[in-house]
Amino acid sequence: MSCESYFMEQLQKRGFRLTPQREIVLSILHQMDSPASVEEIFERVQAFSNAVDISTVYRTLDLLQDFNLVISVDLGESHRVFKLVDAEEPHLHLVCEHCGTVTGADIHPAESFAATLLEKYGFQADLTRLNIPGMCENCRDQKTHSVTGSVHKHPAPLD
Amino acid sequence: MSCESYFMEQLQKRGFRLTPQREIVLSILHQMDSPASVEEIFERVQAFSNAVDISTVYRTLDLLQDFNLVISVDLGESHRVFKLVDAEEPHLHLVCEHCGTVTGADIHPAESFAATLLEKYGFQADLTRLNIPGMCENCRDQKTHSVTGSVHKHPAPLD
DNA sequence: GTTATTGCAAATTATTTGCACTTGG
DNA sequence: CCAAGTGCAAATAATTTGCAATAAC
Repeated sequence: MSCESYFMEQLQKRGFRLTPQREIVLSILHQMDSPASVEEIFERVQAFSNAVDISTVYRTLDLLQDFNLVISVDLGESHRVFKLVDAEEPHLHLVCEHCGTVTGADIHPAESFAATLLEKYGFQADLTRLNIPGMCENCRDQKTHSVTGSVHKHPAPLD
Repeated sequence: MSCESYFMEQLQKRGFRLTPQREIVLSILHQMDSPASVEEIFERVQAFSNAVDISTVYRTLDLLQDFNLVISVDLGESHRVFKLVDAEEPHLHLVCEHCGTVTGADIHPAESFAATLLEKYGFQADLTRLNIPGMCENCRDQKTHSVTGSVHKHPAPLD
């Protein structure tokens, strides 16, 4: 993947520097097959060098986002994950609200839907940022029937 | 709307108490025509009584969510908004990434899309929680051509 | 009266920032 | 060499929690 070299090129072009920290973060992101939280990324970064600070990870992720090499996906509950942009094929994210898994999905079926939104509401949807909440196959299998709603921790039992 | 009475009923049924604070929060939510942040809700609550604490607002919103009277919508960037559930007609949220406006949209056009997801990935989408990022009509008019991407604050100019 | 609920203040969590020191170009 | 970048520690911001006082039922 030319992602690394593209990054270096962009860095130099804009007068940024190529530091080992930035290389580590980028290579970690390459290893990841699924989106990862800052926490997860930071852990793996530390396996390379425990001197790297988490603030540097944040800063590098910001930079990578500016370069459109990385996107962040907001899973709610202040759970943000990052992943390398799939330059060839952008896709949606199916976010399982039960197990937290994020699955990539073909963007095409959403396109006619997006067209409808544009037509009816003048709203230009950005499908590459679209996260679809719901329940994945595994979790559905496990709990074929169950309340989708909140599983909260309130004191009083119902009736 | 029977929402108030439903709430009271549910409270009593489960041994919760009907407090003025809870009534205020609920009535504020009724006044809101669009989803509101905790901050906004809190401000309006204080107009009624500045003795009400923000933690009580949080707690009440949690409770209302447990009762499925309120849903929270995550707009990313740790911007959460709350709104009363539209019992009759659930709808999607079109979230303008430019001005932050949230517009309700008909859920039907999304249904065939959801069916595809179920078929292809076994993923059961929860359309009532679906937020669609993009750009609303107004913002599109204003900046007919513009970079959708990040408008960041990095030092070095390109080239 | 008893127990849920509140206000308050302190704790938590995720992220950002100021700054002196370090280092890449 | 010298500005960009880093580590660190402190600052923010949003939300949660422990607890004694209060109020609903």
